[in-house]
Amino acid sequence: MKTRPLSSEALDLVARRFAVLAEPMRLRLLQLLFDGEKNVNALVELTGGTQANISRHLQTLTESRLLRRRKEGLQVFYSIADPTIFKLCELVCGSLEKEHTAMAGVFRRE
Amino acid sequence: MKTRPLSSEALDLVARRFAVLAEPMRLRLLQLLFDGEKNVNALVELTGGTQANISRHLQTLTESRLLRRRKEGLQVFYSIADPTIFKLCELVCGSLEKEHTAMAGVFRRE
DNA sequence: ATCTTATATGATCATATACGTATATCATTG
DNA sequence: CAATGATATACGTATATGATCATATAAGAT
Repeated sequence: MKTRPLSSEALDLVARRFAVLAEPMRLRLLQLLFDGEKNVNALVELTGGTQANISRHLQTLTESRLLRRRKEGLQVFYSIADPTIFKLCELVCGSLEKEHTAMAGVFRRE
Repeated sequence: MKTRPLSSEALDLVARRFAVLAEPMRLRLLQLLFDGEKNVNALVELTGGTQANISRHLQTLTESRLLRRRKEGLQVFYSIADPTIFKLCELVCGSLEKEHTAMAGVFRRE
């Protein structure tokens, strides 16, 4: 895998994408949307967050094109727009899990 | 892919991992280490950053177990410890690239 | 037009963190 | 035991961003 170095602008974009994913509440929202679209109110209730806060996070996720927005009457429905987040989260979770078991083994005596 | 919801603590860990990756300079360092281990001074020169700043970023990356630290005399060599970053960066870059070309196409007339 | 409901936004405050300067630690050499 | 060289850390400052409260917008109902 011989990749030429990314430009400074490209690195900024990649960093920005990671930053969007670096909030537990946003990860929670993404996870809740894994099994299909939901409206804001549903997400507010499922997360227990305030309406204002959830709305802002949804905005952040939509601006970065991870979510899609669909307006229907009074309600707004959000859904996953970028399927790579599935793999992304899977990768990170797998890596962390591995680390965790490895850490646990450090002090184990046999 | 039926995944049960992650616990709040797990979400914090995942968010933390993403946060570590959310800095352009750290991404730059990771990228420079893609083709093998380097010592701090080399990384300082290659990035043009200050020694203090690079050292701190390397610490952050090592604490999160993305890098491995090897001390040899006066020098300290860092190298990639978690191979999932390759795929992680690949995924994000691919997704962003796709978006970019899609965005470019929005205003294209044929 | 007024009222209600669902969602978005402005203002503010608190917290986190990146950066630079200066200094400390640690290993090597004389 | 200095003195030197490579790396790490303490501290201050500037900036970014998350949470909350209050309010605004927008769409539908009366």
